[in-house]
Amino acid sequence: MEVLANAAVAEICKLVHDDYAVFRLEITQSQKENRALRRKLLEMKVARERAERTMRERVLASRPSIKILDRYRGIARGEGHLTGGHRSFVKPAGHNTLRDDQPITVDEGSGTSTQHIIVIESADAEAAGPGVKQETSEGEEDTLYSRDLQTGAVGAPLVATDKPTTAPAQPKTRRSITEVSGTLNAVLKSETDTDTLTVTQRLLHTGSDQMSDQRRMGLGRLGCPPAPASEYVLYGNPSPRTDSGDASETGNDPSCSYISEIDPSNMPLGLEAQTDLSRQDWNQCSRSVHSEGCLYEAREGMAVDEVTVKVEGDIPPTWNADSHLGDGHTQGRDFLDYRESLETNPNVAAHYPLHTLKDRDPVSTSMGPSDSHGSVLFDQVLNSNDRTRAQAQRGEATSGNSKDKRFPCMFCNKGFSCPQKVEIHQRVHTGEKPYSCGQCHMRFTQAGNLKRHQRVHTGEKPYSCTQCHMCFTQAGHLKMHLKVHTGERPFTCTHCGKRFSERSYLRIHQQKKHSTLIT
DNA sequence: CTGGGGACGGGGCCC
DNA sequence: CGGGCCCCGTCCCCA
Repeated sequence: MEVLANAAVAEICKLVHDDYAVFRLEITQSQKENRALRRKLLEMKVARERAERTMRERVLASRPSIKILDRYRGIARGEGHLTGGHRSFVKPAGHNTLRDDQPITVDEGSGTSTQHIIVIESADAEAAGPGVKQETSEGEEDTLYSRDLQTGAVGAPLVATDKPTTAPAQPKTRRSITEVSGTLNAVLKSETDTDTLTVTQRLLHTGSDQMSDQRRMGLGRLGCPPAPASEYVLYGNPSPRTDSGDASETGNDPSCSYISEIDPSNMPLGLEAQTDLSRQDWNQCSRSVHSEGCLYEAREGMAVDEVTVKVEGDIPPTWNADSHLGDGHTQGRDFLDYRESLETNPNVAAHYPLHTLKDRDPVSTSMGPSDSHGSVLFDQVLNSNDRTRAQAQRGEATSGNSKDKRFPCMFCNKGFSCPQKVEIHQRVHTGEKPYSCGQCHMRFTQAGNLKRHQRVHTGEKPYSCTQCHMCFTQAGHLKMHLKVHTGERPFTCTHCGKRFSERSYLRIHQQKKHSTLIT
C-alpha cells in the first residue's frame, strides 16, 4: 500500500514537474516576446524623440523654460523647450543590455544637463497654470492620436501605438514598461469579466471630462474611446500567451500561483478578450471605458490606487453581481444587470433580437460623439439606471403587461406604448445620445432636451414670473419659483411636520434630520 | 432657491 | 384606425 502510494506520489510529482517545465518554457518565451516588444517600443520612442527634438531645435529659440511631462500620454508639454542637455530618459535603440527591472535611462543629449524638468504627473497642462502653454498643439496631438487610433486596432504592433515623446521622464518610461509587463493581469481579466467590471465600475464614477473632443472623436470600433497608446501597447498582442507576468518587474514569480492582488497602476488596459457574443460589446465597452478611466483619471491625479481587485482562484465566468459587488456598488450592479437582462430577459429574444443592441454602437450612432463620453457617459448610464430602478421601486415602472404598454424595454422590462418610446427609454441603458448641441457638444437622448438645453446658449427664457419679473428657461422652474410667492409647501415631513415646497427638499431634510428616506 | 439636465407621458400630425 | 414620428409639458434629481 505504501509502495503504491509512494509510486502515485512520485508519478504526480513527475507530472507536476513536467507541466511546470512546460509552463516555465512558455513563460520564458512570452517574456522574451515582451522584452522584444519593449525594446521596439523604446527604440521607437528614441527615434521619434530625436527627430522631434531636432526639428524643435531648428525652429524654436533656445531659452530655458518649464517642461511638463504628461506621463500618461508621453506628450511633453511646455512653453519652451530644452535646449539640449540631459533631457531624454529613454534607453537608446542600440542599447541591448536592457533589463526588465532596470530603470531605463538614456542620455542621448549633449551631456550639458543644465535644465530643470518639472514633472507634473497629475495634471494636464492647463492645471499647471496660465504660464505654461502646451508645446504640442492640439492639432498635432490629435493627429498623433488619430494615428494611434488607426494603429491601435487589435493586433497592432506594439511600436505602432507609441506616441512621440519629446522628453519622456523616467517615471513615464518605467510606468509604461510596468504596464507592458502587466500581461498577467490581462489574462486574469480576460478570464474573469468580474475583475474588469469591478474596476470599471470604480473608475466610472470618478470620471473626468477633460478630454479634448477631438480625442473623444476617436472612438474604437465599439464606439468606446480607445486606450491611449501607452495603455494598450499589448492590445491584441499577437503572442498567443500573454500570461507571462514579468517576474522581475512584478515581483511575482510567474511560476507561482496566479493568485495576486493586482496593482492598480498595473491594471490591464484595453485588453481584448473574446467572450460570448451576448456580452462582448458591453464587455469591450466597459473595458475601453475602464482604460480611458484609468488614463484620464490618472492624468487628473486621481488615485487609481482606489482600485484593488483581488483575483483568487477560479472565478465563475458568469457574472454574479451579488457575489462580486458588495454594498456601495449598486450602480455597478445595475450596469451589470443590463447585461444580465440581455441574457436572461425573455423580452430580449421575444421582442428584440439581441443583435439589435449588439449591433448598435451606443456612442457611435450618436451624432458626432464629442463630449465627455467615455467614463462620463457610462457614469450617466449607471446613474440613470439607479434612477430607473428608483422609479420602479416607486411603482412608476410598469410591468409591461398593460395592454397600452405592450412594448417592453429589453433591459428592464418596463412597458411603453409605442416602439419609439421604448427606443428613447432604452437610451437610458445604452447611453446613446443622438442629439448633439452645436455650441457646446453636449449630447442628449431626446430632442426636446436638446432644444431646452439650447436656451442656455440663446439666453431665451420664455417663462416669466408675473410676480417678480424673473424669467426661466424651463416651465418647471417657473412653477417651482411661483411657490416662493404663494408659499405653497405641499411636502410635509412625517417626523417633524416641517413643510417643504419640493419633494427633494423634504428628502434632504429627512436624510439630514431624521436619517430616513421618504418612500 | 436657481439652473441644468434626465426621463416619461400625452397629444397632434401624417401616412 | 393604427402606427410612426415629433413636439411639448411635466416631474424629478442634482449641483
